[in-house]
Amino acid sequence: MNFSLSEENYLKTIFHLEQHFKEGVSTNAIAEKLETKPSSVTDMVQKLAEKEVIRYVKYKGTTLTEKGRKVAIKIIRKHRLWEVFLVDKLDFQWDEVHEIAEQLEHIASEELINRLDEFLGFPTVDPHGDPIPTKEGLIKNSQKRLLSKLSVGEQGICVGVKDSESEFLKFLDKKNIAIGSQIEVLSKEEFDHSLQINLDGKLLYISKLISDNLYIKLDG
Amino acid sequence: MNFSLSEENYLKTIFHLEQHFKEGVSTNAIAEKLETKPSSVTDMVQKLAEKEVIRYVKYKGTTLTEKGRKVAIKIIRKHRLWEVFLVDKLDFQWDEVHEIAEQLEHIASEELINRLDEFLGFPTVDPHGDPIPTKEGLIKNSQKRLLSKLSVGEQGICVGVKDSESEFLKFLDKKNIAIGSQIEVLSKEEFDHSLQINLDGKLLYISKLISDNLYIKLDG
DNA sequence: AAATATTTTTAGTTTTGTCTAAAAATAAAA
DNA sequence: TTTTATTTTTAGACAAAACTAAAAATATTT
Ligand SMILES: [Mn+2]
Ligand SMILES: [Mn+2]
Ligand SMILES: [Mn+2]
Ligand SMILES: [Mn+2]
Repeated sequence: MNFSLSEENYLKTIFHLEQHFKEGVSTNAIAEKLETKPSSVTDMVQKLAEKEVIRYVKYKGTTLTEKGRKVAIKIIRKHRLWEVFLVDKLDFQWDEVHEIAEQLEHIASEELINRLDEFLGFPTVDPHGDPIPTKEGLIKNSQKRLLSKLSVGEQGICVGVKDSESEFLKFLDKKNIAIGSQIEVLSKEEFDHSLQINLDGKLLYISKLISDNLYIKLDG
Repeated sequence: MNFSLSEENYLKTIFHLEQHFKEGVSTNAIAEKLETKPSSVTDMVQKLAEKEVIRYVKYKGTTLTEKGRKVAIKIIRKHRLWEVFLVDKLDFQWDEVHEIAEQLEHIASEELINRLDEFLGFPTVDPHGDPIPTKEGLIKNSQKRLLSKLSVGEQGICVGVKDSESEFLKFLDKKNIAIGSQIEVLSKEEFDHSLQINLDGKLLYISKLISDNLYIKLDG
């Protein structure tokens, strides 16, 4: 079965949102992620339910079927492999690749993506630390964790931010925190959950607001 | 100005067809190349004329404006660079890449294509011997010529076929003519325009039907 | 529980790109 | 130069994917 660019974007979005919804994914949540109107989402989910890639119950939200899950994972695999290509081979920065990968993920060719995978040396994670699904559709649990979730003594490298607001990124620049920075948790303050960390050999204090927005990929 | 996937395919097709039309490109010719109906072509060329990328005179055919030519050349540049990538980096065969490049040519990012160009070592021709337009939009004259147009004594390597019908390709296999074969014209028969050639060191006779369908890239 | 607010769906349009059928223009043949 | 054939355009329809406005269902307050 074939899917349009639009259908693929819906399936991928529903897959991502399912991780944050206990029951079905809400119509409004999909609309917001795709920057479209809820009424458009209703139309589309009805069509996708017809195609049996999602289960849709009026007013109750949607969930992917096994078939839909497989389609979504294939798109995510393509997205992340292309991101690796852009960063590793074409020297793009981690924050420049998303928009382009958003287009490349829709190129249809099994052969292409498997050869790309091989060309890249079968990478297991993308430039943001997210796991790359295998050809068979298996996804390893993400290696990256929020800095705020690390225990004292754990260390790793900074691989991304949760919400990449411009203000926040400027703050990171000022503090010399960048993608690739080595970070070790030295101690935690119980009262306000602030952290004392070792950043590339230098001592630094970090508030909870910050540690809640920084992703760390653990060493090893 | 932005162009849809469909508009881009029309512009590229008109560019290619202009090389074979003295006046404007006919509606039917476009329809045949794009495997669509003439009425659909009329609709589209009227829209493209509005956008001032083509000149269109009712019943007289269409020609690209300078603006349209630039857009077409950019798409062709992308198409051919991606073909080089597929063959040189991902080890595809020359005859397997067209369909995939047909999709990749529509990925929108100047930065991407210029970095890809650099990554590939600024190639000047694609796997079929066709010239790759520069970033500035310049196209070198194609190095490849039909075998039938070569003079006695000229030599080069086989880089492609004009019409890749399965029957013809099978014939080439039987005669050991392949992409990469070294070919030298030894003599021409005036009567039926058949050729005596040196194919990778072996003597071979070739009819006009064959020499009219084989592209040779001259040495040097 | 009733009133109010929010979410979701329906109904009716719009745009893009395609199609079929029929009419009009142009080209070729008689 | 008529007649016939071919090419091209118009008119009207359709499917995909979006939208607005309004109705219906669900959730939250009072
Ligand atoms: Mn996308
Ligand atoms: Mn990513
Ligand atoms: Mn194309
Ligand atoms: Mn080519």
